[in-house]
Amino acid sequence: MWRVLDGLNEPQQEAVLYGDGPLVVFAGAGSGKTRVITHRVAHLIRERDVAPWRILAVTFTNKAAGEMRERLAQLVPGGSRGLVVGTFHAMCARLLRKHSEAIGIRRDFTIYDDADQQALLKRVMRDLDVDTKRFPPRQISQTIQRAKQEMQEVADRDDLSGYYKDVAAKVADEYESRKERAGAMDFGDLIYRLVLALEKDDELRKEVSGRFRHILVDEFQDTNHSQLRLVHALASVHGNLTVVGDDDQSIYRWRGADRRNILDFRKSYPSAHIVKLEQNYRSSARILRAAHAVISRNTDREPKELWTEKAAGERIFVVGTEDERQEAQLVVRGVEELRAKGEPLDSIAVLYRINAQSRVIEERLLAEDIPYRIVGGVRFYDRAEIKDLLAYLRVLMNPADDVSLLRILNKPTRGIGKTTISRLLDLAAETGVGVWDAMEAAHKDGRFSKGVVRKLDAFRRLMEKLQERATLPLPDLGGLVLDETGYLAMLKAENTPESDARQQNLAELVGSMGEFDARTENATLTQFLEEVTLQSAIDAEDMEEARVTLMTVHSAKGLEFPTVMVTGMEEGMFPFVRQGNMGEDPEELAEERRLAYVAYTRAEDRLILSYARMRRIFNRVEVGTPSRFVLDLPEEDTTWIGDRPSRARRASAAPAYRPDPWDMPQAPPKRKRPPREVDSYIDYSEGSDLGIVEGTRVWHPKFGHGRVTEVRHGMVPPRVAVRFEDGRTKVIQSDRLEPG
DNA sequence: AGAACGGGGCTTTTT
DNA sequence: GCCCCGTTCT
Repeated sequence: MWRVLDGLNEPQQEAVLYGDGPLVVFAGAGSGKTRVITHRVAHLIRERDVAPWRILAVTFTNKAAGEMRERLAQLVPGGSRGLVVGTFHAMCARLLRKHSEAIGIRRDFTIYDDADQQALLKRVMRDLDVDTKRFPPRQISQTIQRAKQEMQEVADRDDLSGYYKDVAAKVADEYESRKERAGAMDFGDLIYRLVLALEKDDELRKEVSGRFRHILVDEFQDTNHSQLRLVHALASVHGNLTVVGDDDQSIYRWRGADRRNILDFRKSYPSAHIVKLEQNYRSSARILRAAHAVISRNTDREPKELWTEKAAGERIFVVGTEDERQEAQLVVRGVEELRAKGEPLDSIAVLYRINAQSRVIEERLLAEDIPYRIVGGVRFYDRAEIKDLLAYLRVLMNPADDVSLLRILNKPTRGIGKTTISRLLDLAAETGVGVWDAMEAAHKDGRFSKGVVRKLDAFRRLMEKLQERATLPLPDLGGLVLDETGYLAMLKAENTPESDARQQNLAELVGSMGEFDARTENATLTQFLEEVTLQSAIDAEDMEEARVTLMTVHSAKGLEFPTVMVTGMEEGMFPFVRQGNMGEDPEELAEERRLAYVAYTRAEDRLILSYARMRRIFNRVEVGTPSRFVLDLPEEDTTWIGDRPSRARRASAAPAYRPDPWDMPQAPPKRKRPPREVDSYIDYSEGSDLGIVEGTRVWHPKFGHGRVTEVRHGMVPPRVAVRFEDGRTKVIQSDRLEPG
C-alpha cells in the first residue's frame, strides 16, 4: 500500500479516502486529527490529481496553519505548491482585496485590531455624547462584533433591550461610517463583508467557489455563524467540504463559537458522511477514564468515547491545600521531584483557569530558581513602541486612517497637544472629513494660531516626505521612519532600561520587515501590515533551555505534555463563576466542563489536580470546596492527598465548608475594611448553617437595604440575589452583605 | 506635557 | 493585586 495510509487506523483511513461531497470528522482529543487532514490533502493531490491550488485548508490560528503547511511539505515534497492554507481572517482579507472592485471597497484597506476598534469607538461615543459609564465601550464593541458574527445589524438584534439597542445601533452606524471613511476594516468586517458580497453577487460567488475544488476546515466547533455562512458560500459550487472538529472541545462560546455548526452539520448537508476518530494515542487509560467521567456528564453532545491501547498508567493525584500559596508550594515541590527523577522540565505544564492565578506560582518558581515560561501575556505586536511604528507606516499608506494618525501625531512630542488635537477633532467632525484633511483646513480656521498651523504643516511635510520614499525596501523604510520622525532619538534620550528594551523590540520589527521582504515576491507595505495585524505573536521561542510551561487551560488546547498539573480545582474557580453571577447557567457550566475535559486530555502519563481551601483572588478571600470536576473522577483511578471529602459529601457534591457571613469583623468607620484574619470568621465545622435565607433583610454599603430573593449554595461564599429598595435586583456575594 | 492620584473593574483569547 | 482610564495637579 501507499505511504499516505501508512500508520493510519481504520476510521482515519476512511476519512482520508472518502471521495467527493460533504464529510464531517469528529476527532476526539489526541486522535490524530491533524494527520487526517494533512493525509487527506496529500491523497487528493497525489492520488486524485487535484491541483494543489484548487485546495483550500482553513484554520483558526496562524500557528495551526504553519504546522499544517510544514507537515504537508513532508508528505508531498514540493508537490503542495500553490495550496492555500490560511486562517479565516487572512483568507478573507486576501479575497476582499482581490475582488475589491466588484465588492466596492478600497483595495488597500487598513485592518483595525481590537485596540484600534476600541479607540475609534470611544471617539465616536464621545462625539455622539453617549455616556461611557452607562454604556461601556467594551460592551458596545461586543454588541457590534456579535452582530457581525451573526450576520445581522445591531438594530435587528432581538436579544437587546430597546433603549440599549437604540444607543448601540446609533453608535454602530457612526462607527461604521467613520471606519469606512478611514479606509479601514475591523476583524469582524473581514468575514462579514465578504459573506455579504458572496451571498449577494452570484457571479462573484461562482468565481470564488469555482476556483477551489476541495475545502477543508479545521476546529469546526469553533466557527461562528458568519464563518459557517462563508464556508457554505465557498462550497456552494461543488459541495466538496470536509470539516473536522470535536464538539467536546468547544471552549470559545463566549466569542461566538457555536457547537451546533458541527453537531448539526447534517442539517445543512443531509448527505454528509460522518467519521468518528475515537482511538487516542496520547494519554494513559486512567487519564482517558477521568476525562470521560467529566465530559460524559454533559448532555447534548455527539456520543463518543476515547479508548487507548496504552496501559492504565499512574493514578491521578488530587491534592488539597490550605491556600493558594501552599498550592503553589506543592506544585513546585512536585516539579522538583519529577526533575530529580530525571524528567525534563519542558515535559511539565501547569494549567490554571484564569491568568491571575499565575502570579503565586511564578513567585514560588522564581524563589526556587526553576526555569519557566508563560504562554500568553503581552504579545509582541501589542507593545506600545511596535504599535507606534506600525501606526506611522499605516498613515504613510493611508493618511485617512485617523486611529493611527492620532496615535502618532504627537509622538514624539511636537507641540501638538491636547487642545490642538481636540480642536482638530471638532473641525473634522464639523466638516465631515478625517483628521488629516482637518489639518489642512486648519489654515483657514480662526481657532488655530499661526504657531499651531506651522507645527501641523511641519508634521504633514514630514509625512509627505516619507511617503515619497515609501517604495524603499521595507526595512530601509522602517529605519527611515524611526530616524526622520525623531522616534528613535526620543528613545535614545530617555536612556532607561525600558527604553533600551523598546529600541531592541523596534530593531526586531525592522528585522522582521527585512525577513518578510526576503521571502515575499514584490513585498508591499500593505502586505506586511496585513500579515502583522493578522498575526498574534512572534513565534521566535528561545528553546535553548528546558522550562516548565505555565498557561491557561484555553491556551493549552491543542498541546500535550507528559505531566499536567491543573490548579485551582475549586467550585467557583473551575467551574469559574463571575462576580455578580449565580453560576447556574447550564450552558456556561457545560462549557466549563468541556474546558475541564480539555485540561485533562492534555496529559500523557501523569495528571495532578490541586485545590485550595481558601484563596485570595482579586484581593478578596474565597473559600473553596473541591470542584465537581474532581469529585466526578472514578475512585479507583484517583489518589487523594491531604483532605479528602467523605463519600457522602462527594456524592452530593455539596460545599464542604461554609463561612458564617454574619460573623465577621465590622469595618471600622471611614476606613476600608482591614485585611481580614481569614481564620477568624470561617467556620470549618461541617454543620454550620448560613443564617441567611430567602426573605432575610440585608444591607449593602453601596446599594442600601434590600431583601434576599434567592440563595445559591453551590459555592462559598454563597451567591445571593437581593432585591433592593430601588427595585433593582443584584447578585451579590453574601459576605458583602450585613444584616439590616 | 507629564506625573500622580483615585476609582472601578476584573474569565477565557484569535484574528 | 493589578491594570486601565480619566482627571487633576505640578
